[in-house]
Amino acid sequence: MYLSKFLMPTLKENPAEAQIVSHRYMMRSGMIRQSSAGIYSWLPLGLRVLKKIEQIVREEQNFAGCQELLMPTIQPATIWRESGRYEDYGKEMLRITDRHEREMLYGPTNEELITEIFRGSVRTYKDLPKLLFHIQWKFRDEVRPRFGVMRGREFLMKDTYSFDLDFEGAKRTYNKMFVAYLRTFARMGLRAIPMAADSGPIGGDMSHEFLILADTGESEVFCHKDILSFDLPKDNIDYNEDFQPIVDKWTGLYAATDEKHNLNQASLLAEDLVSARGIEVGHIFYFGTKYSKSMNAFISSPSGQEVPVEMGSYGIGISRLVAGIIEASHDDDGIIWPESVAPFDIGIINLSSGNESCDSTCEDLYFRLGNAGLNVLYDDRDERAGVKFANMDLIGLPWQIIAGTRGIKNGVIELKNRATGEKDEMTPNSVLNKLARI
RNA sequence: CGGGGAGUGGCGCAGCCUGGUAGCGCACAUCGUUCGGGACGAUGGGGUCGGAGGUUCAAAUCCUCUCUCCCCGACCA
Repeated sequence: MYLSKFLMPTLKENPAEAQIVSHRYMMRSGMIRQSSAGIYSWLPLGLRVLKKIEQIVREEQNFAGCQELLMPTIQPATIWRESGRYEDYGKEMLRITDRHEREMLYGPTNEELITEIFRGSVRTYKDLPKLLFHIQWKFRDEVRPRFGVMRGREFLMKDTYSFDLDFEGAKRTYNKMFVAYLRTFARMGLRAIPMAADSGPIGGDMSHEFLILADTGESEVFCHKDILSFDLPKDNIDYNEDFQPIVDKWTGLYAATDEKHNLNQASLLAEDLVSARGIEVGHIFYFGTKYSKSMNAFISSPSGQEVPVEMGSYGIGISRLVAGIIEASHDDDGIIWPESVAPFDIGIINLSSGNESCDSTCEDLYFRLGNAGLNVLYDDRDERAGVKFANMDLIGLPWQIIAGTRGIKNGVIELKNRATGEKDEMTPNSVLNKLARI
């Protein structure tokens, strides 16, 4: 992409309303534009990141054996009346009426809809377990939206729903998702820490929030310092394995958000206790037969009995992750994207647009890197060097190629690593070789 | 939902108290000089001051109503 043709309206000054660093940088780099309170448009640069994150989440869900489907944003009130949540949900739910005066709503979550789909299509335990997910926009009419897309009213979420015959099966599924989540966040360069969460009326320990640590996090968190250096389950995962040992390891040490924080338990950790702030990026939840009972989702068990199916739900806030990653990875000059989610892999800065040898060197690299399968943003604008450097640092692409007449006359260009700031002078060919390998 | 604040060119803001018909910086356009870390000069375009009503010879400025947005708190992927 030629930057001269790309819609990327960067701002030199901080918008007054942006209070936290991710919101400021997302506005300043032209990733998003606010439409109304808690509702945003995603401009080309922001959408690229959103799609990258979405794709990582999708791949990891598929890998874990989940099947993707797509449910609508607008749902009928009837199924919410069945579960009893139509009244319970309160003002957070955006309620609308269609032309026939039918009561509808913009979905804040999808337990009802997925249960309706399940009960109409699955009748026997032989079809279980089933893991179904979708990635869809949700709307929750938050009392006070804030912090940009971190707490928007409209947000993109991946939600998975599981169906099992019995508790043992549901627990296996829960563990599977637990591990899938660790892997998913790790792929984005994040260490998300599972913390015990409120499990509601069901009780037990089958609800965990996944939080990434960041100074600007909304909740206060406490955990054992060793959790911060646990190995992440990365390669060679076999989803047929029993993951109980991994789950036990991660849940064995103290980790809690302020709501679940237990002073007595925590004080036992003494100097091993880490107190920090965190951003919730995922939540997994076992809720048993809550919806299957109220909505009549029964299956035949091996004994021929009709039993309510055991369910769980598993969410990841995809749009929130965009902001979360920035909170976890930035410096005073701007964003530092992990390679896996960067909007482009490489930025080329042509310091002397209009200079023939500079232009041809950059053009040549642009096409050859593109042919090597890399996404390149080429700053071909007629701007001063300082503007180009500042913009490129702001948008945080992992690699910058800097080409100016000074180096070109000696046959070299610079390769800069955004994260470390390291710059190397190399020939265009060696830059190409190095980057083609990432 | 309780408490506070703000709406003035695309962005950031001043003007409002003490009414007299809108200004600054950035951005934008043209020209010139510059050109490896957000240049300089000149010229120029763009707003009727969130909306409605009122007071007045005259309202961005005073009064009333209303809409929107932001911040703190309680709630939440």
